[in-house]
Amino acid sequence: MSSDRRKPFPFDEFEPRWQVLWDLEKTFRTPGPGDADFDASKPKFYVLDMFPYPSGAGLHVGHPEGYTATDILGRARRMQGYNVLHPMGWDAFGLPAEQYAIKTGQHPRVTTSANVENFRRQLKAIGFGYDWDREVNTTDPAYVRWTQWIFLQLYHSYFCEETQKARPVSELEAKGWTREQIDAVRLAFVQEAPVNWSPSMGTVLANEEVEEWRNKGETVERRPLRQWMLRITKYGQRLSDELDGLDWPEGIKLLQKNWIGRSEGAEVNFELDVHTITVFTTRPDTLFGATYMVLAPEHPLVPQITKAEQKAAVEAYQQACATKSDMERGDLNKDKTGVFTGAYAINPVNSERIPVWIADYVMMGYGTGAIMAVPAHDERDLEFARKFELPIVQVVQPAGDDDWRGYTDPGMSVNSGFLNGLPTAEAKAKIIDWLEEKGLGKRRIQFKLRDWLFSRQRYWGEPFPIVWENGNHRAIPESELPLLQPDLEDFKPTGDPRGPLIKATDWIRYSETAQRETNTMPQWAGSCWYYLRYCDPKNTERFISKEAEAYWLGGSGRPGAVDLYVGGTEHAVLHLLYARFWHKVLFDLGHLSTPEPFQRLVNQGLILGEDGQKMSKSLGNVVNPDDVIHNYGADSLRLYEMFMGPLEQVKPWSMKGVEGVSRFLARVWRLAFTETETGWTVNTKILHAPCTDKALRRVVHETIKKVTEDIDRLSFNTAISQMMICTNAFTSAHVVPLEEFVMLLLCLNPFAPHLTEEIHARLRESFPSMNARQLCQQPWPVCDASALVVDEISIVVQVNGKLRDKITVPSGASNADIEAAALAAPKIIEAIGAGTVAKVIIVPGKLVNVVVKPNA
RNA sequence: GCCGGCAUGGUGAAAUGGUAAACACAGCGGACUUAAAAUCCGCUGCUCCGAAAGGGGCUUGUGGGUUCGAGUCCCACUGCCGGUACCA
Repeated sequence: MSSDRRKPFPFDEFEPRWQVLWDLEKTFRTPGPGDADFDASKPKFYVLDMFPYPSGAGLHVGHPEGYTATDILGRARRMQGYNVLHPMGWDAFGLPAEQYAIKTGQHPRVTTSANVENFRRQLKAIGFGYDWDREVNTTDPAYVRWTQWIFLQLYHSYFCEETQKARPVSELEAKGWTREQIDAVRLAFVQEAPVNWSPSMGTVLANEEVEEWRNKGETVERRPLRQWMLRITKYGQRLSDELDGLDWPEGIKLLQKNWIGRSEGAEVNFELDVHTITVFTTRPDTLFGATYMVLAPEHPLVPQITKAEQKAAVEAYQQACATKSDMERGDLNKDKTGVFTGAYAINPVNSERIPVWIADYVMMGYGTGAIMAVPAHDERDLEFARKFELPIVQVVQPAGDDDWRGYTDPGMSVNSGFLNGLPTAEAKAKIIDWLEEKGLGKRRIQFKLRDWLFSRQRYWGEPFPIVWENGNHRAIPESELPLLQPDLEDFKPTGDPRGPLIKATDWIRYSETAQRETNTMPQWAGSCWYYLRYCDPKNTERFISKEAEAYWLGGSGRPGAVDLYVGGTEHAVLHLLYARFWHKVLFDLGHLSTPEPFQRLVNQGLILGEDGQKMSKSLGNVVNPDDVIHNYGADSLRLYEMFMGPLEQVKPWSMKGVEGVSRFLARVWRLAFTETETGWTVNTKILHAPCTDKALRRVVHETIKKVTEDIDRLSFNTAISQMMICTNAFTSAHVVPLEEFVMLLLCLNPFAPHLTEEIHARLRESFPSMNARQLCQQPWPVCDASALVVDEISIVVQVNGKLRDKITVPSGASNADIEAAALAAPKIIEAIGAGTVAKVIIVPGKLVNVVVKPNA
């Protein structure tokens, strides 16, 4: 807070000046296909940040972490001759804005645009090299238009099982399919389904969102409602398989794979009276051990199969489950509950009568909502069977001497008729063949992934471009897009599950007989495709032009379109899965030329408070970037964020650390200038003459080499330490040769753009022959390998792996010479002592290890 | 429970299987200053021997293994962080 602290260099004066210049001159504007100044011969580099949700709280220090990393890489690539696409925008729809609007009574459009202003101001104050001409805002009508257009692509498509691709439903129309048949296969479809309804917010939530809002104190319950769904489950296989070609952290890939949850198994039919219960199992080989069955309490067959004596108990149990929230169901994990329906089914392999129960440990939403219970080889079934005293029959012999009760790993089939003696994998294959042959079941792949609940009962979101007439839905024509929300005064939730838009009676009325859909899309809709729009943000004819798509997204020849995407882990499944899904649909329909959106993904690590705790208002450990900029400058903020540690690591903030990098920047400044009464004048150490200091020249070129490599690896902390070493070398040198100093400035420019540009511009007043362009517009410096050459090298000598001495040899010395020199060193002779030299290992340029055997 | 990730000085950290602790922070000493701040220079893993100059030993969560050589690779364990949770 010591704002009166004397500034070690005048960042407060020059940083805003450069920011204004970059803004006015559009220094970081990126021409694209169709622009007059576009150079198609340059390679493209698309480096993307996860665009922020512009909350009222403004930027926190977590935002600039990833943003600085991408900015450094983007600036370096630009200097290295790439066309760099590095844009920024706003994920501005969504529940928090609307909740805030309801609380304060202000229209979300007003609060959102104020928040966007503030975020943009903060980002510009950090000096990011974004192309602000490409800024997108998901709430912008010109953007909403194309979000709705993409929704219509989904609406007008189905998933062709044969080709495993999305195809237009018009193909089905041509084949004479009925409206009902087509509506049943659309990728965007309507379903009456039990959903997560929040009475406190008056909206439905996606499964994935429930936890988040519950933690914020909202209530959520299950309730059947008519909803728009997106058929993401059809893409389960591809979403899972095609992760393999991407350069993502393995952990994130695994997280997505587990979320998609592909498992192989079989459907098996169990007959009872006139009904058939179909179950899904991943262990059909244990079918002989199925001693009872369990249906989910909500299973539609329950009322039909329940016997009169059990009716009361079953209905009471169903009632109890329905009112239980998911959370309560989870809390009761340890204790299994359930009731017998009175019905018995026939086990198809051995014709045994087995009881049918209902229990809430079986979920309606997964598989068929019914299971065959094999208590001997499933922990849950075992627990249930023990509690209700149901029979337990061993059908798998464990590999070792483990107890067979509760043994779930592969083993050998026993007590299983024709499967006896087969290992689990073979038994699975054989029983499935047998079931398929007899028509009793079939092979099946099941996903944990559910279809995506896509409608919200909210005001602040994209309306669906859909109207209803005589109970049927249909798309409005593309020419009517964008369809904006009506300007409601009162957008509070009504408690009516159709949402607040029902209050706009004029807006709802589409024609005499047709009404608009009153649901809106979730926040994900806009964020699913924003990275596409950046490529061609002003296009009024298409969501992205063919040319821009081909250049920015298709040019790399790899499956992923964006070269690097940096953001937090919190989006590991939801956003990243949804965006991949939309991308694949648009790819299938021929609108995109890559099957995946993001080739390389990097997750920046969380920044903790100074106390090592997660930053939070209540702990009072939140660091505001505005304060850091005010006290130390934007370059110090940028540099510290990168110097803290590896990008992907969780790490605590330290103001002392900020001071440290600020001191470093001040040292760079003072290399160039000395303070006098009249201000800063050029340091007399700076000389416009060839560098005669070989050691200094070597450090400079080592720095170019290391910084170049480290930027490629996103290892910014080590790049900075090398630049510190270089600066320290300049500080202790008697002469600072201008050319070499500018090389350091070029390396440092992507990290500390204001400081380096200011030094460069001021030096040019004294040395007019210097390159007149801004550093960020000059080519990246090249390491001169000859400058790295040394005359002598120091070699470590070990005896039996222990460091005993160091020798100095000419850099071109042969292994034989090195060995001779090592063995001649007095300390080595002493260490060898009376032993015999068995072997000498030489690592060229580095080390000698003498292996000595003691004499017996 | 299951699945991931991490573990190195007082602190943030560095180290293609090859000198562990680079670069910083903090600390200590010195120069400059009337003084302080700022700046500059030096020291700074632990430990033992020595008055000193020097020298020895130990050290990357724990225990084993592979290797001439392991912070790095393999096995087992412990602790912390993140994800997930009756997914049949």
